Formats: sequence, C-alpha cells, structure tokens
Amino acid sequence: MKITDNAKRKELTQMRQKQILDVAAEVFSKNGYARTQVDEIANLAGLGKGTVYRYFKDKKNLFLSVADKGIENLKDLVLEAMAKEKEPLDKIKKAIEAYLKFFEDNSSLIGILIHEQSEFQKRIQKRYFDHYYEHINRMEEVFRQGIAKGQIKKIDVRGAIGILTNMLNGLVYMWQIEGRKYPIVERLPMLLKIYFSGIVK
Amino acid sequence: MKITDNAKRKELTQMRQKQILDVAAEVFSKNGYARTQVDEIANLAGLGKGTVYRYFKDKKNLFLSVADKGIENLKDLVLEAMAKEKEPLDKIKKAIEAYLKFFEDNSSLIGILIHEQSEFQKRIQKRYFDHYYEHINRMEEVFRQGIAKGQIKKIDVRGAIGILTNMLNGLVYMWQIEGRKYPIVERLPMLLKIYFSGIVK
Amino acid sequence: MKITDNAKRKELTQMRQKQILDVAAEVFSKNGYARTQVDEIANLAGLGKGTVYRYFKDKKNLFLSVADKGIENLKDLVLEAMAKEKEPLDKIKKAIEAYLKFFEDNSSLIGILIHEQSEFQKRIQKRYFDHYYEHINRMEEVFRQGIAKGQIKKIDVRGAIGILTNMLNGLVYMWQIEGRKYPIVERLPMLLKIYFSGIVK
Amino acid sequence: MKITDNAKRKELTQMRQKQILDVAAEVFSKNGYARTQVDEIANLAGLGKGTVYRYFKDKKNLFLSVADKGIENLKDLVLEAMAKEKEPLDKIKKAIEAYLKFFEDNSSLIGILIHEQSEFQKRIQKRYFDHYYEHINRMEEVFRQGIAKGQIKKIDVRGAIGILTNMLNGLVYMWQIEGRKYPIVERLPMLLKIYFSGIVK
DNA sequence: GATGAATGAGCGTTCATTCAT
DNA sequence: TATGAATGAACGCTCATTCAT
Repeated sequence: MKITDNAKRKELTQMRQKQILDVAAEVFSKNGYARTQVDEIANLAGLGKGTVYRYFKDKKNLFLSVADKGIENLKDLVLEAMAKEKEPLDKIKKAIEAYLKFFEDNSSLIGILIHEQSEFQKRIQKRYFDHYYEHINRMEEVFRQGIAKGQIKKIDVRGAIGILTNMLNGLVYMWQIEGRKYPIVERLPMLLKIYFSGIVK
Repeated sequence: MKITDNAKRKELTQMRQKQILDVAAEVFSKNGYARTQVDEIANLAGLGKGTVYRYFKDKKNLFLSVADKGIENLKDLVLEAMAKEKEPLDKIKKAIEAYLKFFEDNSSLIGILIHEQSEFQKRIQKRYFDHYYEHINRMEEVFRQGIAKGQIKKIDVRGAIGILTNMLNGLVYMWQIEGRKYPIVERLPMLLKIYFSGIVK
Repeated sequence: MKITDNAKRKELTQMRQKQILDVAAEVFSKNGYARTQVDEIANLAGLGKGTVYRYFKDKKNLFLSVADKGIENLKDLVLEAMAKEKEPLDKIKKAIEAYLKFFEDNSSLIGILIHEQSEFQKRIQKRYFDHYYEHINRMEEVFRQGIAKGQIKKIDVRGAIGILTNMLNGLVYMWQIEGRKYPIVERLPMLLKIYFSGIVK
Repeated sequence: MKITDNAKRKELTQMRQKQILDVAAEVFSKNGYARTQVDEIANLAGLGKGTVYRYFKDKKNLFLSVADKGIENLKDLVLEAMAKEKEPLDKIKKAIEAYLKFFEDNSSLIGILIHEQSEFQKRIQKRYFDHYYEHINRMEEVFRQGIAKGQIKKIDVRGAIGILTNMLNGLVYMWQIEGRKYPIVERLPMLLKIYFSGIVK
C-alpha cells in the first residue's frame, strides 16, 4: 500500500513535471525567453504559479530544463535512425530525416533549440554541443567511411557537416516562421539532392 | 543664412539619427531586444535618453528602424554584386559572397536580421521579405537563365534558393555564435562546392 | 484501555506542543519573526508543516505562545528566587540573579522577549506587562520594605525599578549581540555595586 | 546661470534624499525592517517608488543609510556636549543628557539604532560601534580622569560604561514602547542619582 | 531642442496557509 | 491524525516612457 502510494505520488510528480515542461516549451518557443511570463506557463498548465516554482527553481532553470530534455531526445532519435542503416549515404539520409521529423513533431522546440540559444549562450551552447557532438562525432565517422568507400568526395568533413547542420536549422527555422504550412519532410528530397549532388549540371 | 541654418540642422539631425541607429544595432545585437535598455543606447551614443525618444517613437520603432536600414543595405549590396557579372553561376557566386561579406562587415546586424525576428514576427518578416524578395526575384531569374543555358539542373528554383538562404543564414549565425574567429568568406569555397556539386562522388 | 489511550494521546500531544515551542523559540530568536519560515520550524521539529498548523492556529499565534510561555517561566523563577530570602536587599539581589540566569539558560528567548516586541506591540506588551507586573508589584513591596527599614533611599520606587529593568534588559541584550562569550552572571557583582551604591565616591 | 542651475539641482537632490531618509526612518522604526514596504515610504514621501530606487540602491541600502546618518548625528551631539564641560562628572552628566535628548528629538531612530540591529548585525553593528567607540573612548578618558581626581570609584571603567549604555538604551526603548508619554529627560535626575550614588542608603 | 529626474506598470519570486489524501 | 503539494497574495525591483526645465 505504501509502495503503491509512493509509486502513485512519484508518477503524479513526473506527470506534473512533464506537463509543465510541455507547456513551457510551447510558450518559450512562441514568445522567446524574455517575453515569457511564468504566470502564463502556470495558467496554461492549469497550475498555480507557486507550483511551477515547486518543480523548477526559477524561470531560467525551467527554460534550461526544457532545452536539455529536447536536446537529449533529438540526439537519441538521430543516433537511432543512423543505427538502422548499413550504408554511409543511407545513414546520412536517415539522420537528416530524423532531424527534420523531430522538429516536425516537436515544433515547440524550434524556438528554443535553434533560436533562443543566445539568451544563455554559455550554458545552453555547452549542453547543446556536448550532446550535439555525440551525433556529430558519429556522423563524422560515417562521412569518413563514405570517403573510404569512394562514395563521398574527399572534403573537409567537419565543414561539410557544419554546412549540413546550417541547412537543416535554417530550413526548420524558416518552416516555422512561415507558419508550418506543409510537412517539413516534403523538403527532404530536394535538400538531399542538393546536398548530395549540387545544383550544377 | 536661414537656409544654411536649416541645412546644418538637417545634417545634424541626420547624423544623430545615424549615430543612434549604429549604436542601437550594436546593442540590440549583443543583448537581444528584450534585454536591451534604451538607457544603454543613449549613453553609448553620448546622448540623453530623451533625445533618443525625440528621434524614435519608442524602443520598438527604434529596433525596427535598425532592421529596416540593415535589410535595405543588404539588398542593395547583393543586387549590385549580381549586376557586375554576366554568367548565371558567377552571379550566384557573387551574390553569396556579397551576402557573407555584408554580415562580416555588419556583424551587429546578425542578431537583428537573422535572430531576433521572432520578437516582431509579423512586422519584421513583412519588411524582411518585402525587401528580400527583391533580390530573391532577381535571383530566380538568374537561376532560370542558368537552367535555360543548361548550366543548372532542372530543379524547383524557389526551393533551391530557399535552401541556399538557409545555408547562408545558418552559416552566418553559427559563425557569430562561435565567436567570429575567422573571416567568414573563408567558408565560401566549400559552401559553393557543396551547393554547386554536392558531396557525393 | 480507552483511558490509557486517551492519556497517551494527550501526553503525546503535549510533548509535540512543547517540542514545537522549543524549536520555534530557537528559530524566532535567531531570525526574528518576519524572517522565520514556518517550514524551518516544522523541519527542525521533525514534523510536517501541516502538523504545526494543527497545534497552532497560525504563525503569529505560535510566536505569541512562545512569548507567553517564556514570560510565565521568567516570572515564576523571579518570584521563587525572591521568596527564598528574608532581607529586602537580598531579595532584590536574588531577583536580579534569577533574571540574568533565566536568559542565560533560555537565550533563545532574548530575541523574543526583549527584542521582537515591536512586531506585536499591542499584544505582546499586554501579556508581557500583565505577567511582568506580577513580579514588579512584588518587587515594589520589597523596595518599600527596604525603605521602611532604612536600608534603601527614599526614591521613586517605580522609577528605580524601571531603571533596574532597563539595565538588565540592556545587559542581556548586549550580551546576546556580542555573542554570549561569557557567563552573564559574571556581570552581576558590578551591576549590583553600581545599582546599590553608584559610581561616585 | 549654469552654476545656479547646478546648485539648484544639487539642492533639490539633497532635499529629496533627506526627505526620503526622514520618512524611511519613521516607517522603519514603526514597522521594523521586514514589515516595511518600499511602497509605503515612497507614498508617504509623496514620490513614486522608482524615485526611491533612484536615490537608494535597494531597501537594505536605504535602511543602512538611515542608520548611518543617525549614528553620525548621535555621536556628534554627545561629543559636543561633553566638550562643553570641564569636570568629569559634569561631562558624564551632559553626555547622558545629550544621548537622551537625541532620541527625544529623533524618536524615529529608536527602533532603528536600538532595536533593529539584529537585522543587519554585521553591518550595522560595525558602523554602530565604529562610531560609537569614538565617544565611548572619549568617555573612558573622562572616567579615568574622574578616578584620578578621586571623584569616581576605582571600578572597571569599560564595564561601568557598558552598564550606563544599557541603562540608557533600555530607558529610551521602554519610553518608546510605552508611548513616549512624557519628556524623557524627566528621567535624567533619577537615572543620574542611581548611577552616581546607588539606591542604598 | 536636449536632458534626465520622476514615474508606475509589470514581472520574478517567496512563503503563510489550506486541504486532499 | 499527519502530511506536504498546491496556491496566490504580496513585495522588491526594473525600465520604457513622459515631461518640466
């Protein structure tokens, strides 16, 4: 009985946490950090302001928690997608697809992960890149295998990955700004086409 | 004499305006809109706070003026660069170069034009794209010429330009975040290589 | 069985009460009323916050209960000490000693009885003086006896007692502020010497 | 003209400062630090809240400014009073009188200087005693002269001065609590009588 | 016109109190 | 009965904007 009680309580607590994080992601993404009011998050979550502060030390902490969780999930999905394929080019393709898919499913994180890093440059970037590099590093290996197999040109791998990332982030960001009018994966074929073989005949 | 006086006055007024805009660009870019205080702009401009308000209705208006002016200049430079070349691919190349160069020379506008659009999504975007489309439209023509001449693949032109823009914005933005440690044009060759012929052998 | 149960329960209840009062005295004295959090009291007492509220209506009531109990004890000790002696001057001496001793043993009440009265001026003062006057009145009799016996000068008795009280409170208070570095009764001889015969030769 | 302007402005600024300090002394003394709202001070001073913050960094700083200024004045008055007399006992008498007079004229400082030290023990006490010792030290000399002249008993001088201070602070404090119903100097004769020659015949 | 002192709406955060379990 | 999660009123402080000089 005690066990059940504790379990229930813990579950409830985690649900609340998630609930707050979800709402917060939405609101932070919509308004940006500075214009977001903790009150709005609390209200939209159907909770009192004090409750939000019970779960997160302060506004900053709440924001960073949202970001952290998002980054974690993104990284996992991308790594998982890459793991499913054998061939380097297929791995890259799947990674890109997963990346786009993630932001399609979690569009409330676009503002936070792509946009709002400047608010907490030091902190977020560190976390962002710590995790990020995990799949960047994995991606690098894949590129090198592709080069070894003669499938990819002998290029500056880090630079090429950087450019890929920029393309993706830019794409996602514009998609968001323009109102998310179409499934973003629609853009995948053209993006791959250009990234793989360029626009020049 | 009156004329001279008026001329002088007008000149002074315009100098003040420009001075405020320059400082504001710097400060808005450094801190973001919300964290920027009008006080700081006034002080750095060597003016009283009231004077800033004499030249710009309010903080929002000042911000948008900075953005407007930046966009205008960017557009002019890109169009100018394209005009200097004959061949479509060269035009594209020069346009890209001009784009990067602009943000290298006006890095204080990166935050404002690339980053802070969310603050005033509706307003800025409108202005951004109104002006933007002027060279997007021009760029479209260039792409079509390239296709007609058999130099560029038969692709969705708008999409390809969108992807190019994303690559560029992402590149500029990351360069800024990472501390502007190298001349950004350094990245031009690789970017062109990938955009023109892809990474696949 | 019922009886035993009730007895046990009552005992437990009283123990809890006392426990809370003791902790509360400590914390109120350390931090002052306003800076004391009910949470801290509950935690230090090893109880839930709700439990504290079961025993005391609210924070104010808890504070006043602490004060009440302290005053009661102080009064009892002083009266008791006076009762043990025959001669007026000895009674006064013992009363003073008991007063100092009380705050030495209950230094957590210094802040509350001597210091924090301003928080609840009306209420505390009433209680303070209601009880206080009980030994003030007794003391007055003692002074009058001393005067009758020709041992004490013919002075304004109430005034003299007031001054004595001030000396004592000031002494205790300063001793507390300075860190309670020595047994306060050490100061008794000099205090008596001055109060009894002054500094002038 | 400029000079006059500056002078006027400076004067105005100092008046505002004083005005805020005076109101703040009143309110802090009445409510204690924690229960005092900056808003109340601002309103009573006929100013906006922001104006108070223009003159004082924060609530704490405002409080300490009130205390500082009070201590300074108190010290000056006491030293001045002592300087006017020749004989040690007269000096002591005048010092005591000045001390009481000060709190009679500045009763709003009683709460702050005598009572609220606990809020900022470290800071206030340091300042309190730094300044305080200036007249304590002077007083010590006076006592020693009195002893040398055979007018004062050979006692522990520091202890005797401590007891005097306690008597005074206690007297002032009780006078305040009891509602300041009579001129406090009325108590001077009895206090001197006891402090100088005791209650015992 | 130029200034910066004055203002107060607005927001982050705390904590006494309540109440469902 | 005991608990501590939830609450929201309250308050310190900031800063865009105004306006008297």
